[in-house]
Amino acid sequence: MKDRFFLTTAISYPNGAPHLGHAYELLAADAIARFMRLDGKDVFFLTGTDEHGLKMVQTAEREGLPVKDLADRNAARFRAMGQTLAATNDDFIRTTEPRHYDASQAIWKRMEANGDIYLSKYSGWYSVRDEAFFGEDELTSGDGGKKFAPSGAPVEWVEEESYFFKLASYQQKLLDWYDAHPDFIGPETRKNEVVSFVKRGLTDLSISRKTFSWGVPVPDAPDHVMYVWVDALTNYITACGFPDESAERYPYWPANLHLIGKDIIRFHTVYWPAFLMSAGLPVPKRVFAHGFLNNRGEKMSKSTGNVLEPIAMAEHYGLDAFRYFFLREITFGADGSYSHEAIVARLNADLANDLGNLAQRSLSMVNKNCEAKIPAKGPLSDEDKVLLDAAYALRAEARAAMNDFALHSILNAIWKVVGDTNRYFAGQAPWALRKTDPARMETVLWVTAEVLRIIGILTQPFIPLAAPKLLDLLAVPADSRDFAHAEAGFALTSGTELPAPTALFPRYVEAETEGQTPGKEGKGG
RNA sequence: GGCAGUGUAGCUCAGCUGGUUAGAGCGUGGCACUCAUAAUGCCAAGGUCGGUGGUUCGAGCCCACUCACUGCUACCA
Repeated sequence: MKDRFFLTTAISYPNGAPHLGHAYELLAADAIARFMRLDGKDVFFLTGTDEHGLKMVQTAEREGLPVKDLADRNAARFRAMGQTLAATNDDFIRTTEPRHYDASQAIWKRMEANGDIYLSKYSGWYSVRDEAFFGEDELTSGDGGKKFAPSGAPVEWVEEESYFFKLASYQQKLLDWYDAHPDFIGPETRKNEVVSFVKRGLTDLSISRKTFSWGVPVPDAPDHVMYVWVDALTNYITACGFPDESAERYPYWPANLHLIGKDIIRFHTVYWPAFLMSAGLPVPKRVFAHGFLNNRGEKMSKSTGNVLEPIAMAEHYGLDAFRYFFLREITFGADGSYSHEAIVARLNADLANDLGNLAQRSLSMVNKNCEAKIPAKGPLSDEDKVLLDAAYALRAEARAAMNDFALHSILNAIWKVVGDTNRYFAGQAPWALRKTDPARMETVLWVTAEVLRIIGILTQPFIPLAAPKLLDLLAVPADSRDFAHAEAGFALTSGTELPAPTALFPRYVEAETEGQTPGKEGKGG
């Protein structure tokens, strides 16, 4: 029986088109999902869209279409982005689906049955024009003590009937949970923030609204809709079939990983576990928050025009390069910055020059000098053994790094070996051995090819187009590409016929025309 | 203001419980090679490890103070 591994992205809010931040989270999750599958896990990878709430209603009005039509249109865009990025999610959930209404109402009833939901009044400064509440610090004061929203609209103090969740009573339970599960929140810096936040004390949470109706109705109180987070967070168990405990995917819960942006850490590490505890459901194993991306050190925003269209970028640089860059260049969990120059540098240096050219230079020698077959493996020298050992050690290094979701460290370690292999190849100089010691040449080429096999296997989660292509060039059978095969026992067999080598990654050559590259000119989103 | 974190070569970052001349990649300069995608290899230049003062036989790594930047500081996702 395989170990199960259930991971999720946050569900995206589709009141606009997907942007690079959405893409980044999805492809990081995808790399983890692929990694786990290759490492023998039974993976369930979930993503989707969070379609309720006031902002969807407002955007729909602005665009003059029914809100469900807006949701349908934009959810389709998010789905399409996933396909362009080669995301291997097993399900795509939308919070407007009937199954999700069932699950949301079921968890609500359980929290209510547990005595954690009560009716009271939510009060605050409300702007009729904006249809939204504002905090005291967001307001500006005008003549005669009148207060105004950031939009300039006047606000009034209103009290609204609302259901509340007894979050305050979960303070100690949450602190105990964090204490007993030190890996629950990552990275470490986020954990510190959450713990200190909870320690300061929690107050009960308003979890329903009557001011709009675009949401999941509260059971037995249809004039209330669930406020966005109760509904949104529940998507993770909806996808497991909740409340049907006999559902096929029910055993995947609790999730092994919620991958989210750092901005929504509180909802996932405070509210969500409290809801689940209240409903008598298991709490997820880990929540990991990634950082934000900056374009040349500037925050991405529509107003500065540097919001990039991820599909256009993937098509421009190539999917593998796009994925590789963001997973390799940015310390996973921290904020990162990117630029056209940085992407091109990575693409050319790491992919085309280091790995692509290594495959090309070695396999073309095999093709010309070894009858296009895996060369004969002779006695191994110390240099051969050192290099092979470094390659075989990568699997364990990758697993260790994955334990902290240090995707960048995995790629760093793999490319260290790519560099070692180029140095080995230059040092052994098989083109010289061809004349002086052909048998030794074959051994050098065999060692190089075997290292490439390991690299091909381990890079599959990150560069899902080129890695299989590399394994094809080495004639590695489709059923021999799991991490289980990344060891000496499955080494290349001399004499196996190989196809003619072809390039893995094209070099990026700067276009003649200026301003046509997505990293240089922002395409407003 | 309070709490937390960061500050190491032009750029992005590693630096184990403090221990001999502080490392890598990219970029730059030179050389070599020719199997290869004008790719690769070798060598070199370049850092008062934010600052000041301590502890220690010895500190990038510990302590105090200080400067700069970042995050969090509840119902906004």
